[in-house]
Amino acid sequence: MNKKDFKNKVYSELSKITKALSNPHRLEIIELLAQGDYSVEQIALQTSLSVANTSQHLQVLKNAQLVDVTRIGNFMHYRLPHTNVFKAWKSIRELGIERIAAIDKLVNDFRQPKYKIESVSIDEFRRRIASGRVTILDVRPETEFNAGHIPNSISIPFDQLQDRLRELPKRNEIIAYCRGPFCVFADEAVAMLIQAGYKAIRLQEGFPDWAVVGLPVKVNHKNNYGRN
Amino acid sequence: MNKKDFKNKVYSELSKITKALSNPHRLEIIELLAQGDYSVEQIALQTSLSVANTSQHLQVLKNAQLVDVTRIGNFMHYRLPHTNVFKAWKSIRELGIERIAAIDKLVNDFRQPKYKIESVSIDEFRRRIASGRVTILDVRPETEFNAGHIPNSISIPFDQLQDRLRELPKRNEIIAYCRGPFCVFADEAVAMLIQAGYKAIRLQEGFPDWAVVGLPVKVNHKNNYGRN
DNA sequence: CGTGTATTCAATAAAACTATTGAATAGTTG
DNA sequence: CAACTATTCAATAGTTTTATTGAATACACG
Repeated sequence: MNKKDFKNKVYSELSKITKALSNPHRLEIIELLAQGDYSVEQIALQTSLSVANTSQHLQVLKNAQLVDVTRIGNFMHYRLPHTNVFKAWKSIRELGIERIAAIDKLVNDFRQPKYKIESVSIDEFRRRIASGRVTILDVRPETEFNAGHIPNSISIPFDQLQDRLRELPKRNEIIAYCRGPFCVFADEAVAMLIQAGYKAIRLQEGFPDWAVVGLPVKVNHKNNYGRN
Repeated sequence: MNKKDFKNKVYSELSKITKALSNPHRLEIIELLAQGDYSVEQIALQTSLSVANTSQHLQVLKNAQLVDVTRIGNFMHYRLPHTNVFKAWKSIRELGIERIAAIDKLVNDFRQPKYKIESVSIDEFRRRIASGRVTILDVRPETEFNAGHIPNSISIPFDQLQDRLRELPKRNEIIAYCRGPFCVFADEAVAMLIQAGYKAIRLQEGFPDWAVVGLPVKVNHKNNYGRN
């Protein structure tokens, strides 16, 4: 094998990864799987794809070694294999946020326009936690909270928040987080809290970004085999 | 705009980046541009593509905001805009090296089989530099060396190495580096040096990996407008 | 052991991507 | 300003990707 063939083969192998990442639905699936493991049907539900189409996208990701799969009961559970897959996705996401003006515009336009939603970085977030006087609010679905969450956070899924506002202390600043920077639950939660007279702000990124830098994670063990 | 449209649009924008990365030639171009700026013709030469085809690939990268371009004389010079583009490429590259067995196999099979080429990480490399007694050898083309190199390294492009072996001290350990982990110049240089009785080893990664983590970089200012 | 169910497969048509070819363009240089 | 030249554009044919549909499969569970 000569040098040119070698290079071509190496880049061709690497492009299998980028080809697998080159579809918007598959990116969304990866961001979803960063929260934990999901069955095909659940992924289809979350991404508004047909089950057959979801399955095909998952095959593409599996062939590129970007997801692992195990059977649990009747369900195939897909998950991200390493932190490295999330790290690659994160670096692409950050590149997009920094570089593509359209993304910034989309996010800003879509965020609750009435309330200026403020956000903090993970570093600033940690400083505020250390200083006390903050309540950490996880607004993701309960199963995702159970699969892993920031220690001492309170789980109130967004669709229950309106009814459970009293559980939150009014004196503290409330910092809400969800799946990632494009997850709008946190924005909506902050808007709702501000309207109800709370002091609230969102974490810019999401739970996986917290976990990937090695910060502590709390897991609730629940046997949810076959359901999640 | 509802939540679903928002998500679709965000992931669709992000997939413009991954689509632009989803071609082996474009990955090779990015790795090349990490060394400095190049004209279209030079990129075509390095990648063994036709000029027209190279230009089209560059348009794709430009539309995805992954490269910047300026005219210098008759030549269009392409370059990577930020460290972020290289960082994203690096994380994909590392994901591939870790995850795709075929890549590891390709690299191992292609490396000079007669001599076991050993490599050091950047951290270990720095420790050895600090301890003295090492000679740092840059085997890339001279223009790339001039565009940026590791301080105190000696530039001997690989194709001149055989004739210039005497310039290297035999007492020191020689650590060779080139463009990146898939650049075989460093391997060949190490093999040549070992055969000539030197103690030699390669840096696992390349110059851009050194630069991207903020380590010092030396630049030789040379007016090579129109030539590089 | 057969039934039920989640998932995958296969076929297909539409859309997107790719390399090639040759012409067009834009900007420099004399 | 005219000639030159590096680059880009346009057209095209071949290939790959994608979503849809409906059937097949594989496995668990009664």
